[in-house]
Amino acid sequence: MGTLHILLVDDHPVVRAGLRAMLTGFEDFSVAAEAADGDAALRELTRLRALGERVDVVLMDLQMGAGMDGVAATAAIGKLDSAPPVLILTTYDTEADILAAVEAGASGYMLKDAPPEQIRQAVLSAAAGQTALAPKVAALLMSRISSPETALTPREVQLLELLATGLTNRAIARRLFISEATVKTHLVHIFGKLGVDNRTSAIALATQRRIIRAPGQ
Amino acid sequence: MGTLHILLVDDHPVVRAGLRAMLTGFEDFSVAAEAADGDAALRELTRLRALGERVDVVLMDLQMGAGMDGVAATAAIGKLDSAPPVLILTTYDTEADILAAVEAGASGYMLKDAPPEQIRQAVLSAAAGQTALAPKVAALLMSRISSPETALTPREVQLLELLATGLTNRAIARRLFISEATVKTHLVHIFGKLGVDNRTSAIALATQRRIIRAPGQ
DNA sequence: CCGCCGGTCAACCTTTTGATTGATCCGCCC
DNA sequence: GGGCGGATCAATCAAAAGGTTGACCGGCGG
Repeated sequence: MGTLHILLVDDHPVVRAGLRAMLTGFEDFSVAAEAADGDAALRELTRLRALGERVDVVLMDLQMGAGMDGVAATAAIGKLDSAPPVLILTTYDTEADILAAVEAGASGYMLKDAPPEQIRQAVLSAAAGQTALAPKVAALLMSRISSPETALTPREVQLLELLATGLTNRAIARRLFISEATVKTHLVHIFGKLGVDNRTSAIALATQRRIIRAPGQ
Repeated sequence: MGTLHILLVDDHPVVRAGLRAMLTGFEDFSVAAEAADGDAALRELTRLRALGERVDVVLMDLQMGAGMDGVAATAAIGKLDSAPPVLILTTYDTEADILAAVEAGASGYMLKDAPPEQIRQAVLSAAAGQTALAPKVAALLMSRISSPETALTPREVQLLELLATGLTNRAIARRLFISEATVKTHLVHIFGKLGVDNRTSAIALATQRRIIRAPGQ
């Protein structure tokens, strides 16, 4: 099927160089362009299209120091006509990260410590329109669907994330454009599912179970 | 002074590839070997020495998925006879990471998002026996020593640790055999020093600054 | 088409947390 | 030996968080 044209999006020059070296080492892989954040990624994508050049897969980091982050960029790319598949390649494997990426329309989720061959396979899968998940990620998703009664909804995970940053109920409400009453309702549900009865315990447990990242990480 | 021989230590193949590509792109830089964790780094170092090959600088990540971490490896390398300088190259710029690295004998601390030229200069400085700090890191250290009045007492740190496990004031009081009133007093002091006004923010900030371990870790 | 679930909101009440003030005790350093 | 800071405790008030009940809406699947 010819050469695969890849767009790299990562804020670390070192990581971009590494990915470029790794990918161009594979046959039929070619790095069409690179971007350091989500905004730049969109610009590159439209620029390449204007030139009539193909982009078969976008390889995207989630954490960006500045500018649009990976989730937002993934969602934005998905809105384009005949959008290329976006394969997430990141360091963290928490539920919150994974759920956000999947909701944004990512077609795969790989971890940076994966062996090169696994990454190569994931890129090929994504280009073929299939889903590619790191084994760890797949396991996590499986455990979620096998015990749905205790699984937190995406909204609840989102609440939990804001909770862990130290926001009050009122602040969370304002951030999400909902009422404080709704925040409390969500928290009661979260506490019930986690088996705790206050916010700090919820944060501790959620961090332990890798539902959310450690505060400030 | 001839070619600089560098030992790369990072658990991510992608990052190692990137660094190798970047470094070998510079004149007089050569990657002598690579290692995925601290144990492997020590093995590589002794192996190269047995072969009579030089290692002028060790480029070390702090976070390792498994095996000996960067701080331990740095300390271990420092114990060798005529040990090469260890330059830390990592993602995080938190107090505790930096202090731990410096205490372990690191001769520099750079961040992965630094431009290649800055990394090159840091490697050269380290090889010349000088200290190289990323601007961000230098700024953080300066701000810390200029404001010692915000330092937490050991007792306060202990409170903070229990706080992060999700205990209520009453539970903390029982755990420490003190009254709830005393717990409240401590918390007021902690909040004041950290510049926050509730326990979840205190946990988030303290975790961020690596004053305490992440909840449940 | 109806039921269920996720998300939203409100009222009400109890408990916990946070802020303030003021006090005692002890060890340490000048 | 007087001062200072850390740790301890108490009383009180205000604010935030937590628990309960009940309600409405929209989408999705049987």
